[in-house]
Amino acid sequence: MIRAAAERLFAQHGYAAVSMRRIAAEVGMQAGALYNYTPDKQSLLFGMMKSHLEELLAAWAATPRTTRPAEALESFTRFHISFHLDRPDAVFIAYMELRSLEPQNFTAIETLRRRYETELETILRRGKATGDFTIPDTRLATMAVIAMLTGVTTWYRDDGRLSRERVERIYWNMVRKAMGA
Amino acid sequence: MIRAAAERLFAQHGYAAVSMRRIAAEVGMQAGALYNYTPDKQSLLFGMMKSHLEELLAAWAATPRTTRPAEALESFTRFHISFHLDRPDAVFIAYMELRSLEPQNFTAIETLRRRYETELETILRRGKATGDFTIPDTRLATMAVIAMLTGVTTWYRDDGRLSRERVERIYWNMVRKAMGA
DNA sequence: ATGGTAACTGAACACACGTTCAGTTCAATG
DNA sequence: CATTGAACTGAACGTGTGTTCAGTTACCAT
Repeated sequence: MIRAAAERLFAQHGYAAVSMRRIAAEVGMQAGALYNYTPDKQSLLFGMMKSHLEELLAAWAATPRTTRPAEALESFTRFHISFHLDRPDAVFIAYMELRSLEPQNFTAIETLRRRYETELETILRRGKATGDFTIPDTRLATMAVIAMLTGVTTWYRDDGRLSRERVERIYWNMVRKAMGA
Repeated sequence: MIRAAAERLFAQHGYAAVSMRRIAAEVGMQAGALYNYTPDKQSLLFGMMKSHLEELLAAWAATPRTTRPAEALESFTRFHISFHLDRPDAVFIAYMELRSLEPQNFTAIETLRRRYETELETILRRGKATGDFTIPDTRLATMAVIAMLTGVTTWYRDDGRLSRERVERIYWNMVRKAMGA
């Protein structure tokens, strides 16, 4: 409840621009009452980012594995778009508020984010090894695909011109071609 | 001088998290003296974002036109990467601090940003018309390419593993393939 | 030397910040 | 009905915020 309200506000105005009083007002309390739920403001941010990334990793881990590289990449592409479109606020915060994290919290989040990137990187490396993908630099391809896919959250609207399925399909085609598969 | 300092600080900590006193300290003044150079904090942000986008549009306008769609796209790809890598702070701010802009300032910046996107969209539309590109949805392809290219700024380091030329070449190849050219 | 002016200081303004805490409320338990 | 305890209020804490402005400084043209 509180976390959900904070997430909405952080995504909209940014962590630094949202006061504890504003969050409290959003859930109909006084600011002091929030401290029954969180030790401080920073923990509120860290908690939501950590949960988001852990859910991301768990959801991907629960996605069926496939052997063929192209299938794995399609699976990842569709998973990434779908998961991120369901959580636009959390995604926004996870990518934008890294600099609002205190050093040790930042490190923890970076580790999780890196772990997720490695999932894609592994798929690409295998596909490169089997000759399914034509990519001169695996790490660079990883970053390119993630940036491209995450970008969907900046413009996609549920009531927009294109359905999710159509967006997923078109992006998968672009990713596939870009990786030379 | 002041704008440069503010740009650095905004990029690093975010607009809301940087105080006028902090900016003043960075340039060796008291906070009050800043108001000889800017009417207020918001103008400082708006000014740097506007300048950045105007320079972006001007620089692209000054780039030689080419007739063949694939050449135009290569030109845009390399231009975008090169221009953005030269101004990592300005890029970061232009993409991250949109929400810190007051409504009318936001509108002005969005207009400029949209104008730049249209440059790419035009290239893609022409290439699609001539059959040089195979893209089911032009607008979506535009967003995908911009997201992918801008993503470079999040990981590229001048002293890193890959030279700019190599990064540009690899990205151009991915973009080309993704557009079916 | 003198007057003018642009740059800057340092203090102040009203307000907002994150956080703490003594006290109040109120539903559940005995 | 009395007691407990969690949830919450409302005020306060020290500090920081953007912005203003009467003064001081330092330099430049006369």
